[in-house]
Amino acid sequence: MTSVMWFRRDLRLADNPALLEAAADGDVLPLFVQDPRLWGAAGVSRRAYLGDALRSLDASLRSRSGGEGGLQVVRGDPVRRVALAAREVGAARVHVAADFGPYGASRDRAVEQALAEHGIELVRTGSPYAVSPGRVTKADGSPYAVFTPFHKAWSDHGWPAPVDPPRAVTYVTVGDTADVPETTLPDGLSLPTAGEAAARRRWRSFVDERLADYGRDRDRPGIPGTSRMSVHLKWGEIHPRTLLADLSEADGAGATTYRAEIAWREFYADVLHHQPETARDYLRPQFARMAYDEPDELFARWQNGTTGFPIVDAGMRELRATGWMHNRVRMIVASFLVKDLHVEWQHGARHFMQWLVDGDLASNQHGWQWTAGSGTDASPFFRVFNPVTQGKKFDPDGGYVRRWVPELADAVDPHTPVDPIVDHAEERREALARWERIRR
DNA sequence: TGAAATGTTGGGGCG
DNA sequence: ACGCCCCAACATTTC
Repeated sequence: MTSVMWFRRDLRLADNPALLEAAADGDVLPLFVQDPRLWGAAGVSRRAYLGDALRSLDASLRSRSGGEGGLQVVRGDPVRRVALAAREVGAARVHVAADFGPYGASRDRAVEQALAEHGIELVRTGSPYAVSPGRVTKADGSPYAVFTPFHKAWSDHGWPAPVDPPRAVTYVTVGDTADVPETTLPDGLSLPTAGEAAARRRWRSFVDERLADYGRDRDRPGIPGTSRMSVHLKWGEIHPRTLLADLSEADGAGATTYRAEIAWREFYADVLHHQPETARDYLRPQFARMAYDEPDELFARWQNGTTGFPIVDAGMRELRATGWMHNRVRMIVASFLVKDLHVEWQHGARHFMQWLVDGDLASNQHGWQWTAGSGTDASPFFRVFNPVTQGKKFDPDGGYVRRWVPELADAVDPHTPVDPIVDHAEERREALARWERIRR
């Protein structure tokens, strides 16, 4: 019996329980549906990265099938396309890793229904998380709203060990397999290497070379102190379980800090699962009553990295050039948009999702809500980052700013603003005044 | 996973 | 020697 493995954001063969389930049924049709609803919202970087990741998966599958049986890529509404593919190979089961995002979850319910009309079952095995959203709850069954107790309960809950890739599977395709779409990158844009093997190599070198100092270096955008796993986690080229298994063999503060970062990712997925509307709406509704400014030319200056605040401009330019931005700098530019320009977080979140190759809805939206003060367990609104102080503190030699803002390459003090679009001290007072009006 | 304002302390200059 | 002031350094409070 042939079954379908429908890949979505789990583009790997190793440590993939859903794929093992599919392989247990017999031959496997590996399927990817290019969904216009998701594809259309993605910026050029995300589309290009996803294309690379799919080609890499296709190559892995082919190398295990003597050059045949690569990834079957189809375009269109998954509700129609998945059922069509399953019927073509006479599958009784379609295997997936569960999707807990607002769109993905409802899409899967619709696909499940469409499949059921043909007597085909949608089988969900595993998820992109060590502990699936909804599984960690307080004693009374309600979800956690504060990170620290969630973190503890999540650790206590535990997770299974990684599983091996399936052996001796025959991968099949049917009909015409569309090519994975090629996306031409504009000049000056360079993306990380995609694929399962690249993800594992990168992780290995992080553990060997950087993990011990992670606690110290993770906040320094000028040095390669972070793991850069976000994009691989986003597309499932590596599973957090794999990372956690390696971390449990490492000790020291670096491993503990890194594990907590994985827990933040799972916490935000849990929060979004329980409150899907928070992908758009303020989690604390009183923040919707605060006075904001409409995005205008200052917003455009933020987007293209010409605010005159060096660390802000460096971050925004890094984002456009690489599809990624250092986490410390994400917080700084987010604080600047919300508290210096008084623009609602949703505008910033949308810009991030368009450009980030690692753009994950739960982490992105709730990271923004954290900065905006409106999220669960969020930063208090009165914590206003001073972009100059932050720059000096976390990029003390100016290396990061010099790299991404070349006109400052030879500046004596590269963190001194040049033609700043706002007066930070003034806008800080303004932000606090607006917040004062919605308090309590 | 802040920053600025305000408060406190203690060393040292100086009459 | 003493009191006074200044102010850096640190601590606490406030937003």
